[in-house]
Amino acid sequence: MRSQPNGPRPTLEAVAALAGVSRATASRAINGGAGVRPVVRERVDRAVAELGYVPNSAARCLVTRRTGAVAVVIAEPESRVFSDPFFGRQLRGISRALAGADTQLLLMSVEGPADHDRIGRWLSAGHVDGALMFSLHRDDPLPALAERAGLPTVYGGRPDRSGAGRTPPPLYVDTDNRGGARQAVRHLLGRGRRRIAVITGPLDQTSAVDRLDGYRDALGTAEPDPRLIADGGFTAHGGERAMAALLAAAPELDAVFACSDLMANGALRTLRAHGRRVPDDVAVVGFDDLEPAAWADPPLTTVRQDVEEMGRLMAQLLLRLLDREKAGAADGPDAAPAPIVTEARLVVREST
Amino acid sequence: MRSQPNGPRPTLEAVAALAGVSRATASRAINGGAGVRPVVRERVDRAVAELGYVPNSAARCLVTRRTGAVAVVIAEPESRVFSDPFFGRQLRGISRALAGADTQLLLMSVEGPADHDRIGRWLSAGHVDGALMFSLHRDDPLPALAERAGLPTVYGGRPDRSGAGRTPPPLYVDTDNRGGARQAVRHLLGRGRRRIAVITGPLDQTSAVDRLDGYRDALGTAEPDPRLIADGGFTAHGGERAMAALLAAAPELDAVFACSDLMANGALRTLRAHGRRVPDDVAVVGFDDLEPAAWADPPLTTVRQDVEEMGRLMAQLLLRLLDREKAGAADGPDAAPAPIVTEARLVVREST
DNA sequence: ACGGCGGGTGAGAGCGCTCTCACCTTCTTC
DNA sequence: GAAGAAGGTGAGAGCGCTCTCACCCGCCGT
Repeated sequence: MRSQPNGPRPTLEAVAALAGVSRATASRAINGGAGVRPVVRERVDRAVAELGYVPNSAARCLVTRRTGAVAVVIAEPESRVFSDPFFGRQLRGISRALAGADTQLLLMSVEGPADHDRIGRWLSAGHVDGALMFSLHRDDPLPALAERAGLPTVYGGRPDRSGAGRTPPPLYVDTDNRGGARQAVRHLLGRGRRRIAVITGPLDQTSAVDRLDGYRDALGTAEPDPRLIADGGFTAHGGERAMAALLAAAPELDAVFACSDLMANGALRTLRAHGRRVPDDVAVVGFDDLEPAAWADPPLTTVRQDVEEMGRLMAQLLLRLLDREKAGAADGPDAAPAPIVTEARLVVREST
Repeated sequence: MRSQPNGPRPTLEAVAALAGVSRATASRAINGGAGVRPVVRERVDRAVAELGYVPNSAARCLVTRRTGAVAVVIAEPESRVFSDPFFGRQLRGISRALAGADTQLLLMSVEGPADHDRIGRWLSAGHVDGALMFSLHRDDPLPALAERAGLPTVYGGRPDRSGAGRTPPPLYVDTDNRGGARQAVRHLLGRGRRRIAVITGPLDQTSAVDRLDGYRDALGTAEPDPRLIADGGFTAHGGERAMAALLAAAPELDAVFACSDLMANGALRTLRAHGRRVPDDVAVVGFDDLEPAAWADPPLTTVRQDVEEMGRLMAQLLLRLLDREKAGAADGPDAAPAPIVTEARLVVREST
């Protein structure tokens, strides 16, 4: 590859000239090479290597109507997203899957209502072929927006009101939150605990609701003692405060299921401050199994979800969606992508 | 804004027609509107709103030679990047600054040597206007690559061999690692500690070397007792192991300066396992002041760097670089951007 | 031997935009 | 009042690519 320190980058024209073919043929050779004689193809390949040619994506995109890029949209009011290793992990899975498909990853965070308009316009502007969106709250306008823009979208975490009459049911990747929560609470019951409290996430997110439902399932009652339920907002400080509230309302509790590791850490802290020993006096279970769990004191029993894999699956799902679209959508519903729910598995450590 | 469910998006042509002007004028009005009569500009604006027009970035980029996007390249072998909140924070700062300048953020991770070629080609292909790169190791090929491609680049953390004959000295944003480390160790000395160990990061990164230098500064000796120095690789497990090694080599130590909070957490764990009380027997200081520090037990005295701000500064620096480039580079060195070193400040908590 | 067929190839249009340049106002100036 | 300046506007080229279509060639069938 001849390096071009500062001269203009070679164009298809140059490649074609060097290979002694027309632009059209060079283009064909470069894009898969169907309908080009092997000899010619070879000649073009050599010219490409010789010149260090890289197609101009803008020009290509202009005519093909595909950008080869997808947006990862994160709703940022919850600053949780950036400080939580959760998102980083998922991003890595996504990044890997996309890199494998030669698709670019555009990261955009929505900071507040003001941004919605900007992002909305931007998403419908055809700057990306599709979008990946995360753990939205119930009233988040993003899904409606993506739908209106006709933008293929995959959600991380089941969006609210899924299937509520929306023409194409939303595609998502989620953990079996309810099942995981059930495992956690059953484990606590199995350890002989009888007064099991729960620290929930914000209940306008499906994951939080599902985990609470799992708690109810395991307890076998639709209406558990309300004194045993507190909202921790999925943050460490929230967990700390929620634990304090629980201790005040139900001092006799002997176990806590915190719906995230971060909240479990907060709870641990409060328990320590109140002189309760873990797990002797109070057993604690978390959810997620990210770094905070392993590094907690004592190490946290928790429900593991394979976050990186979920990211990978999200990207894959979107990629499949895009492929289908390209190949003429409705060639039978045989390969129609469906939401994916991954398994959640209890990991027992020393906090129970 | 008239919504266009599925029809083709309106083009500049359509806007011009509706406003009763030529494409050229419409374009001018949209891009700042210099040299367009207010009346006309207004009319164009209305047409834009009416049609819900959004410029086609591919077309624009094709002619302007600017993509309005910058790449954030992260070298991934160190999986630390994605699990460490550090990076997430920095990314948020970057993301904010870029959004403010209507610049897109392309995230790409380099997973291994195999990717170098791909990324290299890609970066020189003009898909982005500039790049942001992170905490590279000494032998990382990325900087050379960016330089060869003539790609404006800002580094997070001072790159190695900075200023070693490279024509344009590399631009970077870094914390005052050495000064921060100095503060940390002096604080330990001030607390009466005399056998102060250090757990370093990988010494092929400038940040790790600088922090070790700060340790030496504070101790006032260029050759501290080698038994008090161990490499923790900037990971929690590394910190755990390094602490064990230090305890074995110098059981009489009474303080540890861990060059990152994550490593400090690991060290805390080992100390606890060995029955050493913190801070009574051994005082511990970390570096970074991210979540792991505040949530450690006991909460960690540490050196704070404003990571989000650093991200913001990186983006700003790059943006300025790009502006200068656009405006014809050499209009005097007055405004030539220079590397930025941000302050590091000791935060005292309960581990010392 | 001639029409037809089909795979390989080239000419050229056009994707949506910006930018140059020429033109056409409307003021200014002596 | 004529010449020039200054600012607003439109026509049209062209950014680098893909894709349609017509063409050319060598092969078959009759």
